[in-house]
Amino acid sequence: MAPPPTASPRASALAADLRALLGKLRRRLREQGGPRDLPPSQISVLLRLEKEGPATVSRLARAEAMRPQSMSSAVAQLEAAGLISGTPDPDDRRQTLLSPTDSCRLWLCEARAARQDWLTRTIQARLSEEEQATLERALRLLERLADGGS
Amino acid sequence: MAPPPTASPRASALAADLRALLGKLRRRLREQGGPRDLPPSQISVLLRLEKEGPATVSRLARAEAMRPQSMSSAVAQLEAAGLISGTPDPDDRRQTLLSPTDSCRLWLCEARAARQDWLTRTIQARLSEEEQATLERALRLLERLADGGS
DNA sequence: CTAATATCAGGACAACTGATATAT
DNA sequence: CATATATCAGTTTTCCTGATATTA
Repeated sequence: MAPPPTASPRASALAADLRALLGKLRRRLREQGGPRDLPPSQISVLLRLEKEGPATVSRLARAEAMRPQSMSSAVAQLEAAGLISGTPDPDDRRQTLLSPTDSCRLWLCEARAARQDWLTRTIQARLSEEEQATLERALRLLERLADGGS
Repeated sequence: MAPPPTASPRASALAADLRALLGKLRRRLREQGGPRDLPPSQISVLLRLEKEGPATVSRLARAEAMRPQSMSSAVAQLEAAGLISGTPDPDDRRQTLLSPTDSCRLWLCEARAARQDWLTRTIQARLSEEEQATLERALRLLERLADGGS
């Protein structure tokens, strides 16, 4: 074990700040989202499907570190909204492969063009190029914590 | 206005990653917390009171970007657990000043000594000194987004 | 009278646990 | 039979809105 036996003050402070930030950012995202917007969890699903291609409910749940039951309801709502569609996997009939519909691609395109996304808009408006690079590096680190942090 | 008229792909990507990360980290924090642990929001309150001294419910709510009603219930639970105590402000009898109790300081001390805090432990174990510095810079940036991002 | 503080009551949402049907 | 996928049902947690009492 390389790390020192006592908790470093810096790690404690970072953890505390990160904890507070998590709540704050989440609340901002909710309050900024207009009535026509989708909840963050559903937006995540759409972006993932667009980026990584078709996937099953279980696969999506694992990727987001969430129970399949929870993901299932998010998926059901997206399906009801006509943004994704599922086709049975011919090789394994337990599974249903989910893909974004044309309507979904249009929705994403419009959202980006109109810069409806508060978070995107704010990052662009309030962070310099260099600061955005710092944020990008930090996100990689945080993903490492969230993914592998057993 | 300096920013370009079209949304930069980088800002979009950052926003998407950050969104996904937010959910993942939050779920990790909850699942890693043992049954005897406090919910993240309540830990935030304790750490803030310890760091910044006594405060009122309204002040705490503003600091965490949360409604006073919501903060009130978190505070009530902490008070019931004997971790904080409130004394009426003699100058303004609408207000109740909240302070951490001895029991709270002991609890925090024990939690740190035992490194019970998953987040602190993981940051320390999986990020180098340099990476922690990067994270620290990024947290300042994110706070700017969450606080002023009207 | 207006503004700020605190609290009570009820509701919405996301994620959880447990149980079940189906397919491998 | 054991495992994996998906879903149904009920519960918990967290935060919200609206209304109210009190004090400045």
